[in-house]
Parts: sequence; structure tokens; C-alpha cells
Amino acid sequence: MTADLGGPAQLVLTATVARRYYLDGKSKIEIADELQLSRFKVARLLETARSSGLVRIHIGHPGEIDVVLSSELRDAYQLQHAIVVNTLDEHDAVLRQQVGLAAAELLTEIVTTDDVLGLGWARSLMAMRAELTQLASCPVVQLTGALSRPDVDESSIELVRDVARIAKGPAYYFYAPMIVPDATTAQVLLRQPEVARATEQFASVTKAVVGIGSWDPPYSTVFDAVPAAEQASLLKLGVRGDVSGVLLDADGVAVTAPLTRRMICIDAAALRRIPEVIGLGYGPEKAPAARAAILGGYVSGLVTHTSFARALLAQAPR
Amino acid sequence: MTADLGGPAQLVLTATVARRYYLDGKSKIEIADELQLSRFKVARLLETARSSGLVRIHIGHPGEIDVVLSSELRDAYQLQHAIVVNTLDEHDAVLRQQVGLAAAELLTEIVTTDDVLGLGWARSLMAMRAELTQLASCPVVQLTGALSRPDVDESSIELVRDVARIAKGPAYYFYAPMIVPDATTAQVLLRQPEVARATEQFASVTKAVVGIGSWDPPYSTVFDAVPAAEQASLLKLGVRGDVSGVLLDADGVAVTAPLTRRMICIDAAALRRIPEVIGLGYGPEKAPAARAAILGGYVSGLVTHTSFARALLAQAPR
DNA sequence: TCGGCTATCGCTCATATGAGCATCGTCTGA
DNA sequence: TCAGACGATGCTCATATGAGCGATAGCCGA
Repeated sequence: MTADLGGPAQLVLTATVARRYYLDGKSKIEIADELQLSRFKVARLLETARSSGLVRIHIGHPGEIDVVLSSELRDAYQLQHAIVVNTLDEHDAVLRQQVGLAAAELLTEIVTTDDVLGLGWARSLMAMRAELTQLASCPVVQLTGALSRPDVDESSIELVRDVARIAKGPAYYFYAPMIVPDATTAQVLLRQPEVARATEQFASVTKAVVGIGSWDPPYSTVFDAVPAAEQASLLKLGVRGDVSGVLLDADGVAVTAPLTRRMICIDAAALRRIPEVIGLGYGPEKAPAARAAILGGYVSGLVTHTSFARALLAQAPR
Repeated sequence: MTADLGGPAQLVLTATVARRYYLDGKSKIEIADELQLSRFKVARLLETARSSGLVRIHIGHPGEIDVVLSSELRDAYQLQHAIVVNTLDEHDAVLRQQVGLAAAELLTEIVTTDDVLGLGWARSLMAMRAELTQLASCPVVQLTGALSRPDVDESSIELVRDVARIAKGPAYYFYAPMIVPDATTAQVLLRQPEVARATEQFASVTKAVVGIGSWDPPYSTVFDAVPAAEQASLLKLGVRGDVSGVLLDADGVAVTAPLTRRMICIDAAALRRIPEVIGLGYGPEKAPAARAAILGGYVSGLVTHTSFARALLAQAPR
């Protein structure tokens, strides 16, 4: 998925081509003539531009929020914030983008300079970052290590730094994987100065944004990163979802498993103490996991889309 | 701009078509077959989808470079290269470091073994050297004498030698000040073998990197090195900026002044003949000087930061 | 130094696409 | 009722584009 964009000159060239093609509506041949390139070169640049994420195409009306559903959801689960994006599209990438956009707008609205913002690791958070243009100046803290996936571009590691740059606030980030082979390695990593620098901030985080992962059915980056045998034993222990690396059962009770000690992330108790944790959920199959996270008190705000909200409402308590 | 999307059914149809076309990458003909539409209908739906804003195309990059601004700057001034570092920080030292880093990357990318690299003297070039780790093997030529400042450490004199070491190429450097007390001294110094060895190379330099100095407002190492009385008379002569020791007026025309004969540096004509001269500019106050250098043909590439680029674009020709 | 490997480039040719035009149905006002 | 206006549709044909191929150049290990 992530193509190499080369150095800065290459990058700017690619952007120039993309701008002329997509925004100015010129033909590839015109662009080729203008920039003294072959039309094939232009086509290839555009191809990399898209596959690398330099050019992003969004479909759907931005910011269309289903106010009725949002308010029902907020009431049903006693949430601090509930935003339901009204989308007819069930394409994962579109849902993610729209939820990301709504989350970005919510964050811009509710974060103040007195906050300390924590960020988990999820593709929806990358989508949020992509849509974020403005944020009150506040520190930004990385809550978990990274999980690389073939379908997520490498620069996602820069999530915390990017958001902090937009916020013009300090960034507490580190480069470490979310899951390591053994508990000892985790201990060693946690003692790394830059990791410790971030974890020390966990207690002062006032608002956090996390992705919601489902284990049954499996739609979770954490689940995918665990070997099949361990997946089975964790499911047997009752794990049904995860938020920011914290494993939860169907009722939202945190599950402590051998895996827990091999993860670089905020622990359940600390996550629960954060005054406001906004979960991003897309794909209605994840609704039970979101329900668990809310009931367990790990998530107090939700940004999601129509079908997800309906699924949640269908199983609302009382 | 906003076209009518019709009722909800129409909207869904348009969104479906847009999704298949832009996200799934299907051809219009395929979509037409699938949805029982004519390919013309599909094309028209896509057209409305774009003009109505249902489909939005973003060009951006999560990294350090503002690709859109870079590309616009490149177009506006017909530059060979334009790199705009996306920074919200306006602290001089930070800007210098970031511009230096981008310049180092650019140099690594565009310098080949066939090039002869010329280097001016500026603090941004020191920052560039500090970030430079890799360079095609080529000769490196010193274009100006040095100017010592209390706030610049002595080792800056080693700029050319350091870069040449990284490039593993020959270094044409000399130890001489950029400004000397009188023309005779300059003549004497220019006849020094090691100085002559460098100046003989000026004609073969193919790529050069120079700092951009502004005289009004005064942000220039050269300006600072000149006594107040002479500063005033040079300003009266029209000097508004300098690149690599060449004094320029507001339109980028080289100014010959008494000072010119007291400087050890490449002369205006020779600088102008260098096929590619990359100017480094930071601090938005210097934008008019950069504009002059570009319009005068003394600089054909620019590495700078967000606010500088915006200032330049605001006064772009035409 | 020499194959062999790989990345990059531009080509051919079949296919996809857009500009502009003709047609058709519908609406409107006399 | 009908002429005229208008929008929607699908056509022709010239042009733009993509898939796949072969040439070329740089690179690396023997």
C-alpha cells in the first residue's frame, strides 16, 4: 500500500502533478507537456500519489450528523458525547474517514488549553489526524505502542507528533511496538527514557481518543497481531474487545491475560481514570465491543455512524 | 459550484458511482454495465459528484513538507525546486534547523556524481551540514569567504570540508574572510593559491546552495558585518538583499558598490551562470529579499517554511 | 571485470473517455 | 392545441489512457 515517495523534490513533483490532475482537472498529457515528463511518468506519479495516501479521496457530505440518533445514543448509554455520522455508505474506508472527520471536529470543539490529550493507536485515529486542522494548544501523549500492518502506511507512527504539531503543544511520543515477544522485553522498553516520559503523563491525561476493537467477530488490530493459538486462549478467557490495548470481556470488565504483560500501553486502571475517553467505532460488527467498553466505564464518549448506532441502541441497557 | 444532487435516491446513486470509480478504481464503463446506466450517465454523475462536493480530493502529506504550498510556490516563481517545511514554530533556531534538514534531504536527492557543488556561507548552511549524512560523490567548492559572528561556532569554517567529506569528493576551500578592509587586500587574497584554486572552479559549479540575507529589514550576516555608515550608503544605493555575497536591489538586480571590491566571493555574473542555485530562507521578514533573488535569476530553487512561503506567494509576480 | 538482477523508462496498441451534437420528452404560455 | 424552450439522454469520433512489453542503465556479488 505504501509506495515510496522518494526525497522532497520527488514529493513536491508528485504533489504538483496531483494538484494539476485532480484539482485543476488537466489531462495527464497536458501535465506531461507542461512539466517535460512523459505521460507515462505522469500516470505513474499519480499512481504512487494515490497508493501512498498523498492524494486522498473522500466521498460523502462532510459533517452531516444524525442529531436524533446521536441524542438517543447519548441518552441510552449516559455518554458525555455521542456523535453519529449520517452515512449511507458501508464501505469501511469511507466510514473510517467520516468517523475520523467527525472525531476531528469534536476534538477541535472540546479540547482546551487546560487539557492533556491522550491518543491510542487505530486506523480511525489516523483518519482523524488526516482531517484535523485546528486544535487548542495542549500536550499530546501517546497511550500505546504501535502496531504495524501491511495496509497502514508507516507514517502512522507519527500520529502523536502530527497532532501535537497541529496543537502546537508538546508531544510525548515514543517508537515501540504495542506487543512484544515477552514480559521482560516489555519491562525493558518501559524503562526507556522516552517511553517513561510518556507513561509518566498517563495520570494527567484529561481527554483521550481511542479506537474500538472487536474480538468476536474479529475486527481488531490487536487481535490480528496475536498468533492464532493465543487468540483462542484469550477468547476462552472471555476477551471480546479492546480499547487502547486494554482487553475487555463482554460486560466491559478488563481481562488480565499473559498478553497484558507483553503490551506497551496504558493499563486498565489508568485508562478508566481518564475523565473523558472518546471511542471511535465503525463497522456495525464492532457494536458489542463498544457496548462493553461503555458499560465498563472505559469509554465515555463515542463517535460512530448510523448502522453502528442502531446496533448499539438495539442492545441498550433497560 | 454546488450542483444539485437531487433527492436521496439520486444522492445514493451518485455516491455509489463515485465510490466504485474513485475508491474501487473501476472504469466508468464497468460501472455503467453493473448499474444498468449508460457510460455517459455515469460520467455525468461523477461530474456532479465532484462539483457538488460529494467527492472531495485532498492532497496532503502527514510529514514535514507542505506539498501543496511547495507546489504552488514552485509554479508561482517557476522554480526548479521548492520545498516548504510545514512548521508552526516561528523560533529562528528551529526554523533554521528544519530548513537545514529539508535542504540536506534535497541535496542528497538531487546531487549526482556529475555535479560540482558550490556552497555559500550562512547559518542555514551550517544547519544543513549538520543534517547531511549522505551525498553523491562530487567536488565541493567554497563560494565565499567566511564571516565570523559571536553566535556562530568556529567550526563553521569547516563547512566545505565537512560536506566534501560526506560526499567523499575533493574540497576546494580556503581560509579567508568574506569582507576585508580594502580592495587591495582583497586582490592579494584572491591571488593566494588556495583561494585561486577555489575561484577557478566557480565556472564549473553546477549546483549551489546559498543563504538569503535581507537588508531591509536587516537580517543578514553581511549587513551585520558592515559599519553603520556604510550600511546606510548601501541602502541608499538600493541594496535590499544578498546571496552568497552578491548584493541585490529590490528587483533582484545586482548592485555594484565599493563594498563589492572588498569582498572575497563569487561575482554576480558567475553566480547567475550556475545552472541551479538553491536558496535557503527562513524568517518571513526575508521574503522580499528571496523574491528579489529569484526574479533576478540568482536563485532557482528555494527551501523555506510555511510563513515564508505564504509571504512570497502573496507578492508573486503576475 | 563480468554476468545477472532489478528498477526505470518509453513504446505499441487496444480500450476508455470527453466534447459536442442530435434526439426525445416535458413543460409552459399564448 | 401547439410552438418554442429546456433539460436529459445517448450518439459519433477524436483524443486520452492503461496494460503489458522490451530497452536501457545502474548495481551487486562472484
